[in-house]
Amino acid sequence: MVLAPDRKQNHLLAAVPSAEWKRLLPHLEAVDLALGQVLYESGSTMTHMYFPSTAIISLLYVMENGSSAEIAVAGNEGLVGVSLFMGGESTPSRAVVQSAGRGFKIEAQIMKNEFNKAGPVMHLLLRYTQALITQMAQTAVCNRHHSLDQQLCRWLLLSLDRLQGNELKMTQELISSMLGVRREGVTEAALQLQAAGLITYARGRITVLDRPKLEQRTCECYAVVKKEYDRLLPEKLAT
Amino acid sequence: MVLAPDRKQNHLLAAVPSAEWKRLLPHLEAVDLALGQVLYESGSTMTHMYFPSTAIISLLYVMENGSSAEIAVAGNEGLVGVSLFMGGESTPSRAVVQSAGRGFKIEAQIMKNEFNKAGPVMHLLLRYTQALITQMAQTAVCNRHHSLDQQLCRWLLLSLDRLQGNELKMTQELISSMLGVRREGVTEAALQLQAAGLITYARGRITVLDRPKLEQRTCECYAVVKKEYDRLLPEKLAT
DNA sequence: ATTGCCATGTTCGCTAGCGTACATACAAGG
DNA sequence: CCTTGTATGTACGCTAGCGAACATGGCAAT
Repeated sequence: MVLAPDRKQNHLLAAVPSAEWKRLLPHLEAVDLALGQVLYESGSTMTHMYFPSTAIISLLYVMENGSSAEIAVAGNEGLVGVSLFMGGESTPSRAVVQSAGRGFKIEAQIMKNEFNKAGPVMHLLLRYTQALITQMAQTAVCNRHHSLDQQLCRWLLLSLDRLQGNELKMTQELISSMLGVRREGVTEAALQLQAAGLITYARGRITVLDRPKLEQRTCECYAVVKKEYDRLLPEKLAT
Repeated sequence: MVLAPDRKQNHLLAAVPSAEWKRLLPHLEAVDLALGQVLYESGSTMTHMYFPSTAIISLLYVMENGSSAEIAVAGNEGLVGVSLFMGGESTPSRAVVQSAGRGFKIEAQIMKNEFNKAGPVMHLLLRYTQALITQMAQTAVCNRHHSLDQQLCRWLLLSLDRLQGNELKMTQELISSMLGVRREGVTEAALQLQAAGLITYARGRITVLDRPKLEQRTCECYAVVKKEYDRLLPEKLAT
């Protein structure tokens, strides 16, 4: 039923002032994003930028030997394709749909033109990029110092923040490839969380029962990143 | 003897076109950067940007419990203070001088003004920022998957790339806090490298004897980042 | 109802790196 | 020359997470 994209579904689009919005609107296209769909392959030239609404996109680095690690995540608070306006056109990482849903897509050149006007859209995108940088930096720290258990909590929270409701469709196998750990490790950690009553799950359907305890159990990394997103992209932008 | 800063010492400054350079030059100040000096504290507002020439700066995240991890490194190929023009003014990480030397400093507002002209300087800085993003992303991957041994090689190479000569002044203690590992772990790894004839060292003075073998021994992360820096900031910029 | 697949659970031996404690040894200054 | 601090080496038990192999059990298609 939504013919014109409802930009309220993506915080960045929602924050674009109306003059700029008028320019962009005709070029935005609502798209379905299927689980596992690859938006960009490592090193390939990007033709579009994506603004997820209900979908979640994972930025992954896939190693030569096939194992992988998640670098960062983008959902309705952000976008995929930062390197377009940063000037590189590509990155060594891959963008994969981690949670199916919808989003908006726009041609690269259109956004680049808008960006190069050096107006509010540029500043908005740059602030988002800084938030993304913080997320990546904290991922590095977390990978270095924190336990699988804590990282799983963090990961669940990151996903939860980008979804409506408290349920995620996500197999442990998938989670393990995002975290860059063994599937068995995720099983063990998930069992503990379930035993502690924080989550319950079955066959690719995880329900979070006690979010506060999840936040308590994760490492500081989650809060650091959250705080930085809130600071750089305050809600009032969305008014 | 250098009264006017010799900008050739920093690749980014060297790549600034002459019109813009004329505007910046009067505001650049050559400074000594002492080992351990903190250029920014986590969360503090940045008043200056730094362009290292012979110094190397480490971007560190220090955790609540005091342990730390290096997020990225900047030397004569880059700058410190990206968040200034990204719009955030601060970051949750700390910038510390990892290798003493010299560099240039400039007032934040001057660079912001230049950046906001949306000319060549802006594009240059953004391309550098993308390279930095790649470095951070790869640090996350490396922390996840690679051995201390490989990471030490990578770290040595990163430092070597930013120095003249093949000697680094750097204690194992310091390296361990950068890598976010135990000092003893670094000792063990360094012993192996020495036994293999790749390096030799004594009391804070490490000499690299066989760089090619170091590159061979490290993980793919080093090459990925190097390639991306070369792609985004080609030498011809410096002409 | 049967079959087969796929998500999850379980086990076992193994290794890297940790935390702790202590030993050596070089270098600079009295 | 001797002391003291700092850099490096060594040792030991411990734990998290790995790799591999296999067990269980629900769901779906026929």
